[in-house]
Amino acid sequence: MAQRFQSRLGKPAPKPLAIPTPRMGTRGQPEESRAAILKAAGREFADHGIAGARTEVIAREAKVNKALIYYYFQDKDSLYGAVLDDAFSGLKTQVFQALDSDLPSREKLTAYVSVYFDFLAAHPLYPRLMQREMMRARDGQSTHLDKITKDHLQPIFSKVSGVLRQGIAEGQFRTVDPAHFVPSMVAMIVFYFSSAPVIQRIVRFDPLAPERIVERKAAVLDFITTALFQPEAIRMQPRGGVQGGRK
Amino acid sequence: MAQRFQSRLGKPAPKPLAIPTPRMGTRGQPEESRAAILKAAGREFADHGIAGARTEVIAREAKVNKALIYYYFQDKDSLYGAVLDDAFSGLKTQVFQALDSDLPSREKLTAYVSVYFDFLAAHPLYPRLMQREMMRARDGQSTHLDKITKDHLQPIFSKVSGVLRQGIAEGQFRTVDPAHFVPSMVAMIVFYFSSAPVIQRIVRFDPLAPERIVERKAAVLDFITTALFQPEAIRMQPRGGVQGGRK
DNA sequence: ATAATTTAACTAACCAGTTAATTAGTCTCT
DNA sequence: AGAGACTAATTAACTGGTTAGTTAAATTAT
Repeated sequence: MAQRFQSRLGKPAPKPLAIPTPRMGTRGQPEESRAAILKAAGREFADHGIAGARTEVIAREAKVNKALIYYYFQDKDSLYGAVLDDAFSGLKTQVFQALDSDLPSREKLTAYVSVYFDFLAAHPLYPRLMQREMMRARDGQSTHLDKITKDHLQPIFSKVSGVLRQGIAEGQFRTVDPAHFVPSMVAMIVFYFSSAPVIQRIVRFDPLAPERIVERKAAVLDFITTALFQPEAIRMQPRGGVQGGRK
Repeated sequence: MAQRFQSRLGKPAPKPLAIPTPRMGTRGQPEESRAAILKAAGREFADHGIAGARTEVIAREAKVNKALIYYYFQDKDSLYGAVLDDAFSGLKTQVFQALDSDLPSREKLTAYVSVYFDFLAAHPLYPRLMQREMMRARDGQSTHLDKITKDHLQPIFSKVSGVLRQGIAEGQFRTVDPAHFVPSMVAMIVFYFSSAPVIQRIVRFDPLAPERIVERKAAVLDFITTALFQPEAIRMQPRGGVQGGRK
């Protein structure tokens, strides 16, 4: 029963770093197989969600035997976890580069949006994957969501909030509540990609065509900066103004 | 095999209109049972998606025998279709009231956003349901998505686009591309609700608490109007300007 | 009696996960 | 340099639990 146990659990996330020694006592390409599984799984999970995904389809797509999935990953759920971690940690890395730069508030904010956008544009699977996971809930389930939030989303949110608060303090930004403004920005960035299927049916073009993506990015940046940046004229009003919106 | 066929297919969406005659030759509450199933199904599908939903759970939740689901609906998939149609047609009805009013451009636009927002706030299940369905794709699958788009989303989009174009022509709105601006508005409205699970973990409060929802609505309206409405000063520039966004 | 509504119990398919065997590299030892 | 020993990588075939969907009988208002 627990015969292969060590060989399965004994795989502490093989480093994708350069491997000079072609590995001892082995056939084929272990790293390649693992990567192929992860990639195919990403596609399948993005398309059908965790419950709808079929391990057999993943295996077929990865050109690998189904059992190999269980050789590299405990089970379907932890494979899903691995895919998610891949996606979100990539996002965090990218976005942090923008947020840790020493640009002034306005530029840092647009850099954040730009990098976030480009990351999703470069990884067409991720938006749907992310949106799927963001909806998971009912009470306090989903270990994955807990982990992702703690490891990636919470840190990103903190930094972006910081940028917003600073920009507001400097009089560069209008007075907005980060708890609402950050989700709004993310919404515009993510929604277009995750909802591409509907958008495609409504407008006549392919929303993911390169030229449309360029358009979209410009539209998002325009939207956000127009809504956030303080018009030059009014700059430097004493803080304390309440956020707009008719009651 | 196709024995119950007529009784199942012979249910052409029983009108929820007043039924004076308590129906002949029957026990219990047919309409109530059907409604209970639909409601429970909505919850289950919103939580777990079509593949993750369990018919047995739906039956239990609706306090009904599982077979009754198949008495009222062909199968799981068409039950899902019924739930979706319910949700989207409700949205369309509400939103059309705003869009068909004879308010001026600015007020019509804010009325649209307001009604859309209120509808989602009043039906906590729908945002996740909608978002789920909007992501469904891979090629041209999903009969549901085709139907929903054609019956509900496309018409809504056309009207909102019209309002935008009119407002732009009048010099009331900045020059924006409806194909991007409409999705952006929808994004901000829907995303907050559909992503409530994550938001809850990131900020400390419950994003669906009534006072937060009021806040959110104000923030969304502020965001959109600030980004869209032409500042009073500049009004009435000859059309032809290209949409903003630094290249 | 008749027909609409409801149910307990069943079935057939599907699918995540397992098993035991197989293949092919590398590492001695001679 | 070649015969085995050893081990990592891979697979075909199976298993058992789950679950969508069925059936035939029961219930009850008219």
